[in-house]
Amino acid sequence: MENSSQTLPPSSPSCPTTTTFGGSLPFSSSPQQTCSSNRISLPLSPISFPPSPTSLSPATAESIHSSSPLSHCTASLCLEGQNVQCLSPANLSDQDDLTCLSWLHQRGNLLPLQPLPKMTPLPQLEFSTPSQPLPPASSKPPYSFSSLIFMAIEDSPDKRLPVKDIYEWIVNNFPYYRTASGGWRNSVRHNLSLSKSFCRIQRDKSQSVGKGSLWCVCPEYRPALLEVLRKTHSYHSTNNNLMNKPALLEGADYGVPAVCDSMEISDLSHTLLLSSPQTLTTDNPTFGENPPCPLTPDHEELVTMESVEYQQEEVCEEMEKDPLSDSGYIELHYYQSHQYQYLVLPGDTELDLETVEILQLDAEAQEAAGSLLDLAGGGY
DNA sequence: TAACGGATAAACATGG
DNA sequence: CCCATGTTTATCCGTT
Repeated sequence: MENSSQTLPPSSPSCPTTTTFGGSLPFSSSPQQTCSSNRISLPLSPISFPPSPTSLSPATAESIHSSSPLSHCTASLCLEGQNVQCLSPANLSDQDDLTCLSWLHQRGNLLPLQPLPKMTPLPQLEFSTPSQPLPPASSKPPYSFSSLIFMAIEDSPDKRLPVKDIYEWIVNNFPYYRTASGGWRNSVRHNLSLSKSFCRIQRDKSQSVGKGSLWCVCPEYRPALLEVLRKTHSYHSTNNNLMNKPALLEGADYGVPAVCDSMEISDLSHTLLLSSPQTLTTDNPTFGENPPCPLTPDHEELVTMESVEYQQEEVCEEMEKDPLSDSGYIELHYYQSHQYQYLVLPGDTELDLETVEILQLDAEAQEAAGSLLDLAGGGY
């Protein structure tokens, strides 16, 4: 991301704008982020890192700083290391089963909008009555197997699925595969094994039901997967006019899963997709042979906007400018430098941070998080 | 034309 | 032994 070069680790003199307020200021009382324009008001979702509910008490919020003109609104969120032990892999306890984004759902009720029952057909089916026959499954979906797997995993409450459930998700959402020969399953397994985007997790033996491991999306590759998915969806939405017309209603040969519609910014759900740094460490015992992806210094995360007030035309304008803006995500860059953790909003994010509120940074924030699917619903 | 990515097929190993 | 799962290799095809 080009923004990476704009947001250097603030420990260095190159980040002179970072201001530390000391240890007494919780995010709930954080100062308003002010920029020079009112394009978009963005109350950020409460941000917290997993895993321990106590790991990020209000005392963990140490400093917030933001500054920049409109086109360079940059907010740095600095967490003093001594209060964010959870961010240190060394402090992980065995019970902190942090794998990818699963922590988002560990506290329950993390799907504030309309959590979908597991393996429920995607919301696209909302447009068809139960009596309607499924569309002909003659055409192959435009999505690669990696995208299909990605969508399946993202659609799961725990952001992890056994391969069997991945099969099931694909079959449920893409009728083509109901009648396709079994070779595609081989392809799914092949992709899981070969792609670096997916991590295999050993099942919890105590509650192991079924064979095999669980698969999750490697957080480091999530942006790329999202981008591929977005491009594919965008391309076919444009060409097939699927953006405004549900595939099933149009009799399309393949459905567009709700996950794809999470690419739409028009849905303003409460979703927080900050993966935890410790899930990226090799210390995590829950990973199997496939080690988790290493945490890069400028590890990119995606955070959706919550309760964004906007004008529609402005959103459309932004969609053209930022490939990910229409995904409903704000790109964050994660830094760890010395005793601080930094989350940096991209400099070119056209967000007016005037009314941004960084809310209390504790475990309750996780309740504001949801799955990608929660973003669906406004896309059609 | 070569390089690349993705899809497909197949062989093989492992474990329930 | 059967089957599901996981890994690896090879090949083909379309795109760039």
